Amino acid sequence: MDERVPRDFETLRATILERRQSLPKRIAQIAAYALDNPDDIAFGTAASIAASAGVQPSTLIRFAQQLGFDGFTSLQLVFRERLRERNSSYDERLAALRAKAEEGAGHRAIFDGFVAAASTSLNDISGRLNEEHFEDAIALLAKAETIYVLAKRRSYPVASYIAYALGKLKIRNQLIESAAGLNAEMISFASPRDAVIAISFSPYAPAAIEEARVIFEQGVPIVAITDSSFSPLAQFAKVWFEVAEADFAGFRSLSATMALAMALTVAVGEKRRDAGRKRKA
Amino acid sequence: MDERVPRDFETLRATILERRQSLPKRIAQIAAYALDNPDDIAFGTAASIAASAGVQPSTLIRFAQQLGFDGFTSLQLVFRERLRERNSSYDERLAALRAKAEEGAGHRAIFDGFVAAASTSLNDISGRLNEEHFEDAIALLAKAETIYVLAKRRSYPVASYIAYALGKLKIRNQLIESAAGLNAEMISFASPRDAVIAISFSPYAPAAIEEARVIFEQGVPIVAITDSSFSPLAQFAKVWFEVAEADFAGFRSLSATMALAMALTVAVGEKRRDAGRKRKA
DNA sequence: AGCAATATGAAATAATAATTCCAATCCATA
DNA sequence: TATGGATTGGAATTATTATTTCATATTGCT
Repeated sequence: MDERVPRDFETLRATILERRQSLPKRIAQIAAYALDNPDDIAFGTAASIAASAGVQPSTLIRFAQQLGFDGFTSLQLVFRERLRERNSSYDERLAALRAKAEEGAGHRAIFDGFVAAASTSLNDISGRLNEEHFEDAIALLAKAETIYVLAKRRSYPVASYIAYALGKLKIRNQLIESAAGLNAEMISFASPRDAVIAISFSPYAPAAIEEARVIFEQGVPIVAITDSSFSPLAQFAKVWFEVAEADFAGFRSLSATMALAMALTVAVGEKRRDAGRKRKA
Repeated sequence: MDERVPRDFETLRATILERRQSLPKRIAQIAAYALDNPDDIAFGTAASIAASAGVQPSTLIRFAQQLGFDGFTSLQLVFRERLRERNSSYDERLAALRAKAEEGAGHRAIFDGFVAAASTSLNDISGRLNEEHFEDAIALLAKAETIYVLAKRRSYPVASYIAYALGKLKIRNQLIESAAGLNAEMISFASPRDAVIAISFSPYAPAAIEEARVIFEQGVPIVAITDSSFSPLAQFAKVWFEVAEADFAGFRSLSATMALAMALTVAVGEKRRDAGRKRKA
């Protein structure tokens, strides 16, 4: 292996693109495959990759050698490293920032930490969202007469934004607040023709759980946003989402929850519009 | 391999945690290593992993078999699949989903849009934050007797989270809500020894601006979070932050504002703790 | 068209890695 | 403390996988 072998994925990618024109047909074929399916290169065997790309294993090795590697194995390392880095970068960065903040590295570190926590959470949820559950939740909420929004304490900001958005979309909704102490009455109005969005994270506010239970027993369908399958909310919910928010300095990010909440809200609005249009036609 | 072999990482993880107590010493050792270093399991060879974990390769295979796999290789597949799923890179996924959305695929695109908007906003603010203003704001808020939090409508969720966090940090604060119609009285209590965090974005809620004006005239210092230098809030503020939130489907992300708000809050808490310590010493 | 250089396919071989096996050790129990 | 069963270590074996080799095909050039 000479000294200018690309050892990181981006350099490798650039090198391949640059030489693309001058590569022989089969080598070009495997090159294109490599850039299109980097994960397969990272995990596959020379034989399996070659088969998927429609070439011989030997071609794959020649490709690696043309790039300056001494074989497929060394080339594969670059693709594996890429996966490793991608995955760890956020978490590691967050860990570093936490450590920095703890040793009193100034206020900028705190800010960076919250930004990183939010990014991590978003990154995480965008991979995890269960699309089927999402569609179910939208369908369920779209046909509700009134959407009740239930959340306490830490989750309350999310609930208030949902309520705001529902209002803007002209969807009848009711935020279940504790302030006036009239929650019980408010809840008693909910019927099976309505629906509830309930949000609660560990440590679960007992009031939220209790209210969810009552609503559940009234037969009102519940969509829950919570943080684990062991959440007491999950047992009452028709559909539930697990959202893992990263935390920093003891405060959990709300960014992923917010994104999910907004997406739900807007999607419900859209579905209702579509339904309305159909009914007219 | 029998039918109840965990085939996704989360199930596998749960299974391991559940059986942890009943595992023999060396098996437990490799089990702990696996959960702590999942990437190594995904990429390594039986020999290299065993060496890192301080056990024999055969133990690693026994571990896999105890879990119901027929060997290390099948176990490793689960760890690889995890990386694949987690990793299908953010951009790639986004591009794919955008394409899907264009051919009329449904609601996933909405979710994706909100995640993208939040990410963009975070990305943007992390470059823009004026560190000097940030320090000024912290200093100003740290010496306040009571921190008033003022926000309406769209910004209200942020205010409620600030209030929640300030409460947890045992910092006296007052959320200026409109519900009871007692805002005017509440505001009249604010003195120059207090401070205000005011949040408002275009279109600025007239009530928020009006209240900010009154407070300003009472000589109470204001820290504003808003979206442009032309914001009517800016003229009343001692320190103000410009936060550019990306929007999607007509709803602005709150992620950057939230991150800034949390950072401010926690930094204020920290500064107070430091000041308290010094005073004692 | 004919020749040389290059590229490709397929099978043989070499290397590497997973798995098995068996002896040694540990641990609980009588 | 003796005994049986479970657990572990380490080498032997087997399997898998990368690489090399060589015959064949293709391409570019005069």
